[in-house]
Amino acid sequence: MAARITIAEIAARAGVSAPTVSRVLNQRGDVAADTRERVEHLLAEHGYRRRGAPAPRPWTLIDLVFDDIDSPWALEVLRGVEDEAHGLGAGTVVSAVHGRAAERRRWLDNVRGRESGGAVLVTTGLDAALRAELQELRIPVVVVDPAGGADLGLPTVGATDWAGGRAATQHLLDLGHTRIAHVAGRPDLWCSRARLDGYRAALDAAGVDLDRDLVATGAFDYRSGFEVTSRWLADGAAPTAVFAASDQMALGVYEALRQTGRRVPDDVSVVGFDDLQEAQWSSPPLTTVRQPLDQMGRLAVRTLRRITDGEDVASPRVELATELVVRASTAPPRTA
Amino acid sequence: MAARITIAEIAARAGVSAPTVSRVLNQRGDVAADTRERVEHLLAEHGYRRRGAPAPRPWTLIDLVFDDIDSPWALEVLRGVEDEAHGLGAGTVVSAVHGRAAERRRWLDNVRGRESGGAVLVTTGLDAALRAELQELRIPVVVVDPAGGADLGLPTVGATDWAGGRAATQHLLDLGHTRIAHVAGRPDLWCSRARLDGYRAALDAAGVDLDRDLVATGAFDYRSGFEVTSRWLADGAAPTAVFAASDQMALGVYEALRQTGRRVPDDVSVVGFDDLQEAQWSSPPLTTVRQPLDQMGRLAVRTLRRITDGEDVASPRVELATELVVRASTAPPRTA
DNA sequence: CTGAAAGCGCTTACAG
DNA sequence: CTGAAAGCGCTTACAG
Repeated sequence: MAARITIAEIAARAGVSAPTVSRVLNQRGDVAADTRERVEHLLAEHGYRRRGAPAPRPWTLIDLVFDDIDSPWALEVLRGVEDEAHGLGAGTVVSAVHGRAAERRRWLDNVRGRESGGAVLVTTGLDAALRAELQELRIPVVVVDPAGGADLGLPTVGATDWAGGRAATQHLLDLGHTRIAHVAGRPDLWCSRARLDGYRAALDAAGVDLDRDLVATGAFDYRSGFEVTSRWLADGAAPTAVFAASDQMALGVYEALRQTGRRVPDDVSVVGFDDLQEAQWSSPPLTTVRQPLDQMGRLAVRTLRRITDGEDVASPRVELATELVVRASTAPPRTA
Repeated sequence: MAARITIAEIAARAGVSAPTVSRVLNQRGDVAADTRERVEHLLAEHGYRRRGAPAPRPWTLIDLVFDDIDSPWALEVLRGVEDEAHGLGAGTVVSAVHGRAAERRRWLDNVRGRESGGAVLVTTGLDAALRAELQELRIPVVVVDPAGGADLGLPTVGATDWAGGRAATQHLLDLGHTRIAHVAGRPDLWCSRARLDGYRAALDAAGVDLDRDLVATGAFDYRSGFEVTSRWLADGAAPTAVFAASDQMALGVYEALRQTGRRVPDDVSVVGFDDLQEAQWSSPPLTTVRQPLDQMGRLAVRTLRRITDGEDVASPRVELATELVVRASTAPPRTA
């Protein structure tokens, strides 16, 4: 291995004495700003490390960052990330930044105080500022199912949302439904748009006209699924099937139907999206589009590892396949 | 602060020269076994640190260890732990050891390669061997809702399981039920026994005879709730209410009732235990006994912190209060 | 704000 | 397997 660079060598390059470099290293105040900057730059450039300090063991830890840990969604990603990292001998540091700048800063401060082999971001609040700060920390970053929008040039892992939306809708069409409602997800996320477009594409291909009254926007959560469906029922929109863009919204749909005395799937069929564990545990078990969240987490970790190893990460965005999982919440419409 | 102990001082105490101590420190082979042992002991005793190495920042990280991350249960604990630790400036390293010795060893190896401010264990596989290894690492340990059994002398955080079991049963009695079944939890965990005893105590106090056919043992998971209930219904046991020792089992109860055409709560009332988020999202929303899992996680972190700060941890076991949360899955029995 | 000199802590190369 | 001596890397105390 290359001999470690010493303070004396840095001093020579910077045209100062060794004590001056030492002062910069030890954060003493009595150094001219421009001298300090020059020295710090050289220190960073040559990867200076104090003599006693052992070279930091790489990949002792990786970071997994969520906006919030309150969704079962997060659990599935965590399980994949933890297991893959564990297999590589790394621990997984989990953080929730709640989309707040102060929390984000606190996380960054924490990372600075230790080593991190890389960060898997599962956050919709990814902007250029955060990107710059991460770059400064020099740790690899991979994004799981991001808001998209601005292409930040980071490797991302997603799922085939459009194909999933199409498959869910096609399943309902195949059962004989034509009045198929859609509860879309948060409009600021690309994945919502892709699922909606898949829904439309399936209807188009089947020659079924889109009824705009049967498309409403939710926020991916239980409450919005409940509210949107309650409104439809109150307005007499009467869909025979509902495709919700998340399992949690689908469970809200269930409850709205139950409260009005309707049965799933006898009166209305319901399809979700995600295949959280909740989908198996609902009554009836939910037909849904499986998004391999754990696999997405695993792939994100492997990608971090490949970046660390200096391999080329071929594609900036990888989409893992979604898959329709048919359970007991879908059936032919009553009138068929 | 006390001046750092030097190699020279250790050497003097050990009756050897400084170079010998240096050799021990750098893992060189050419040191007599007894000399090495004597020196290593002194090194550890005086907390020797190399000159360059900055004193490790305490509380940069804490550890949270599960058997498995697959339960929503884990998510609630994680949320509390992460938030409390984050507030104290610490990151949370999450590990799943799957009850396997090899995974446990891997985790311990990982901890050895970094600093840890302490470990919160949410594991049923806590034995004397693990206890000894943790002691060697010299990090504080707190256990959340442990299997109990052997008292390992570690601070633990639990919930008032007995009171919770009693409250759930009393609620059903108050509604007029007398044929109240109980799906108990894993018999190897004390919390299961406590909930069962609470159930019995409530029946006793109300003068209702316990029907042994209406008590069955589950494994806390969805499947066992489903199976136990299906068996009851097939056997004609016909309870008018079921108290399940976990929310996940309660959801299994729901499904068994649905598959036999019974409605909750019209035909059978159901009460769970935990108050996972799933309890709010089920149809109908589940009446359950809230166990403040997030608060238990928070308290565990604060306890670690107090141990670190040298404060006395007064009680070896703290139980946080459970609370009955009445939703829509309970109603008076039909015949009442 | 900076450097020459002294000195501390640790390691290395050599000798036995 | 161990130590006396030399020397390296870094910091400290002083001077300007």
